[in-house]
Amino acid sequence: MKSAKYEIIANDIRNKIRRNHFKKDQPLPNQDELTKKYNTSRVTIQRALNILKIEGLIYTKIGVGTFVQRDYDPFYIEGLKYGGFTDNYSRIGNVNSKIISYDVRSPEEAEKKLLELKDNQMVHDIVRVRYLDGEPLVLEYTIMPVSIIPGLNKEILENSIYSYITNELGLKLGSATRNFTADKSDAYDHKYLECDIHDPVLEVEQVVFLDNGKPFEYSQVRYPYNKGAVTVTNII
Amino acid sequence: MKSAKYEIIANDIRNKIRRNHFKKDQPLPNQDELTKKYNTSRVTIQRALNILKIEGLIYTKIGVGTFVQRDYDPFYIEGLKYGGFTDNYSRIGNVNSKIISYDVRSPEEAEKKLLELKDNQMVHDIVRVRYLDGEPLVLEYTIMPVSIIPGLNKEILENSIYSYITNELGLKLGSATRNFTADKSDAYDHKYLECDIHDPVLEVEQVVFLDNGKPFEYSQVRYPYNKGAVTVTNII
DNA sequence: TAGTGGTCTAGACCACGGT
DNA sequence: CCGTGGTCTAGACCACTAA
Repeated sequence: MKSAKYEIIANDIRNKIRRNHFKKDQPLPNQDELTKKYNTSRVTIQRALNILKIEGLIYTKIGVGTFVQRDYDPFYIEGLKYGGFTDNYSRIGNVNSKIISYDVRSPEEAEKKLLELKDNQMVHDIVRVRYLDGEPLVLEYTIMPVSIIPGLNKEILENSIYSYITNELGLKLGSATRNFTADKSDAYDHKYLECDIHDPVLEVEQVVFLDNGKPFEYSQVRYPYNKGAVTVTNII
Repeated sequence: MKSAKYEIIANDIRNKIRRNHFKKDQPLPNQDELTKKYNTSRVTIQRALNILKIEGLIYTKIGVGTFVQRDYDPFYIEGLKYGGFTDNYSRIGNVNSKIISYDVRSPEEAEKKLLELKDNQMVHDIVRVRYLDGEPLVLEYTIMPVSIIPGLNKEILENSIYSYITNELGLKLGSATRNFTADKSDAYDHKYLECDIHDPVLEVEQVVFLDNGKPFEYSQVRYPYNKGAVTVTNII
């Protein structure tokens, strides 16, 4: 899998920031130096820097230079990335999952609309608890069209559906729309997230798209209020 | 205030999608046609389209074309934008604010760190309820350094601090880091958000930066669970 | 005035999808 | 094969900051 030059450069600089080769509020080499160093053109350097800017890792000042916005923090999820639970949390601790239920069924009307399904199209219905270092962190209700994601099995569900999708099926992820709300906890939350009766939960309801614009996941992800939190970076 | 050509083009196409000139899953004109239409170069067109892609408004397929991802929805907040409460909600309904308290004080240690303040620097301490069509929608606790945002007054607080910052002070917004959690409601929530005793609230804790990398706002924004929701689009 | 990042261009070549 | 979007280049000019 060959990456674009601007991606390689962005990854390289991001890693240097992570390893503190470049530190907070210190300047990066200027664009001309980077152009020479990476043996490329200035536009390509700017494209790489723009990714890091969107991720909230650097900022630029016209007439002055390019600076590191924040030191590395493993809990900080850069900018626009969303790679699923495993990808997000595996750098923080040990990640594993328990399947509460798994089924293939017909979608409800609302689900048909959200996932843009035609009649006769079935969906996977997956309920999982996901653990970080042995502690329950999220309860996930996931719906995926069988036509887009075939061949799911127990092993995949206990690990990462996302790595199956990208590595085995060769699909590419696109955008994700995520809606955040607070909710009262229900019986499943009490049981699987081990939370108390009046504890609230954070619910993230999301529709995730492939890069061809097709929605392939509708899920509700519930975090207990005293543990879960989702951080997002926005840029104007 | 002269905008870049790629911004003008992105705005134009975004407005056309909003007005349904381009509809869901219909192709946009191809890049060569857009290049001619806007009398520009292909790279500039691609830059404009990339903005809309990040906003989750379009998707592209190599070898096929560029397509509209979703029809216009006033509740959908495009991609990376964060322009504060007024900007986000004024297109949905009537927006106004009530000041619960306003003070200038010394920052606490945690606040000094988050806002990168030196000794002797004071902060505005603002508590407001913000209404959408007369209904309380959010309770906001906001801290801003007096040195960066001077000259606040009652009228500004009752309207939009953000428009004061961008229009009057001439500052430019940069990235924002937002952390979402669920919380139990407290006495202020009960009083000002008119929520019940065991109702949860959605809390968004955020640090907002200027485009020069300086943080200028630390705020906690609380939404009642049955009304508030924040939608964000991520892209991989 | 010198040095920085921001924008823009014309043109080249590549990767992919459908015919 | 053709038409689509994706990447990349070299070079130009502009806008802004600091000395």
